[in-house]
Amino acid sequence: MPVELADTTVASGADASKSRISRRRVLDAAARCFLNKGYAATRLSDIADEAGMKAGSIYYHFDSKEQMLSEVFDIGMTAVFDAVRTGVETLGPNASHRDRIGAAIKAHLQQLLEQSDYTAANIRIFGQAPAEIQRRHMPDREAYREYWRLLLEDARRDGALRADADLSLIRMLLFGALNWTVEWNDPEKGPADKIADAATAMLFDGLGT
Amino acid sequence: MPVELADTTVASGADASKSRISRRRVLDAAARCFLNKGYAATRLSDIADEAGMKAGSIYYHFDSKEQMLSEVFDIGMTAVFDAVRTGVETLGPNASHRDRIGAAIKAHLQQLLEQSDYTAANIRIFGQAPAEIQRRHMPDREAYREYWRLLLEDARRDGALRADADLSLIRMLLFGALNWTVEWNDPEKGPADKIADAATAMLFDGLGT
DNA sequence: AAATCTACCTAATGTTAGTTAGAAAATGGT
DNA sequence: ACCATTTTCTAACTAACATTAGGTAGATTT
Repeated sequence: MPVELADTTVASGADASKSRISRRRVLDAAARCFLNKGYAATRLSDIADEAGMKAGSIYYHFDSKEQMLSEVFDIGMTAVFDAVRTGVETLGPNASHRDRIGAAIKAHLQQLLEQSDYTAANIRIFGQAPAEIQRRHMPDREAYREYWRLLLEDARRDGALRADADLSLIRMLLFGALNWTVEWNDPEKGPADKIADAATAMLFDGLGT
Repeated sequence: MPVELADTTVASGADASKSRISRRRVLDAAARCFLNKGYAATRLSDIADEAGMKAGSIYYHFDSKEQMLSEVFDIGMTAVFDAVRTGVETLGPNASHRDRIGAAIKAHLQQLLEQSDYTAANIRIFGQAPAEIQRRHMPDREAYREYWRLLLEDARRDGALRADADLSLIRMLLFGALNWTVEWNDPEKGPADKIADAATAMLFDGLGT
């Protein structure tokens, strides 16, 4: 029996590492497939092909297609959230609000475009996932939004953002600008950092003359 | 036999208008379903239910599910493009660049959020549509992007936008901010105009102090 | 080296959903 | 009212696909 949750094996030398590795390989393949074709359009055989395995064998590692989706969402959200928190905290407590928000934007985009198919899949296909899975992951997403809400609100409180701005509206527009990159960005072409700088500049300075 | 392309019936008094109406009703239902559940996850019986019809009957009006998707995309793109062009041209030739771009943003958002499930479906699920359908609609989308490119480039040429801005990058960020609204906007809550104004202000002025 | 376990495979099974064929309504002109 | 045509329904048919059952080769344990 494979482990259900990560790192709960009790200890036994070299471990059940073969299983662990295969399981991850399948999940990696699932994230890529979900990201590129959507959930419903992804066949278990697609995932199996990309993982170098037969479709039936996936059930040795997972109970269902839905479970895989759920885990992909979890990992993806954890990955961005951690990356963004780390990116901001690395600046230290004296950084300007602009730098803090800029770092958050950069970390979010890097995760989305360069680091994690899990994050990209989460963002791209969440809206078309089965209703029950969406519901189950609402709290995660809410927590992430809340982190950004504080980031922006702190900035406004300290006068780094206009007092009259509708922050929840602005936040959603910003998320849109960032998240939509997954629809058009060619990972080979431009680095995420360049997009991040443009987004930060647009958010703070605008483009008017 | 129902018409294949719109308005190609040769003439016969009151016309095959019953068929025309039903066909449109089915297509409306399809656009709503595609928008809300995605293409692959939408069953013909879902569309039929919402159109007050049985699944098999759809084939009197359409050859396949793919054909319906293709028509939804077509109508949706035509709708936004027309709305945006009209919105801009209505301003007359002496309007400021900021007003022209603002009008384009407003028209795009109104279409997306209030007017057309076809446009919303186009934007939301295009990325997960079968590859061949995507390819078939690339020219349409390219033409629309080109319109916006000129809109922004003209503004920059006349000094209404910063000379150093990477316009194609900015355009994609702006599209993202606008298109992502379809993922979170509650049509009941706020009017599209309010979002449009916020987006225009962000684009030109930014939020920094 | 016998017994057991791990990680996968092959081959059903059962259901779902797109599509089709032919029968019934509905419609509209005469 | 009758007939031709249009429109919709019913009932299969089919293919695809998630899931399950049972088998197997190789590793691990006893």
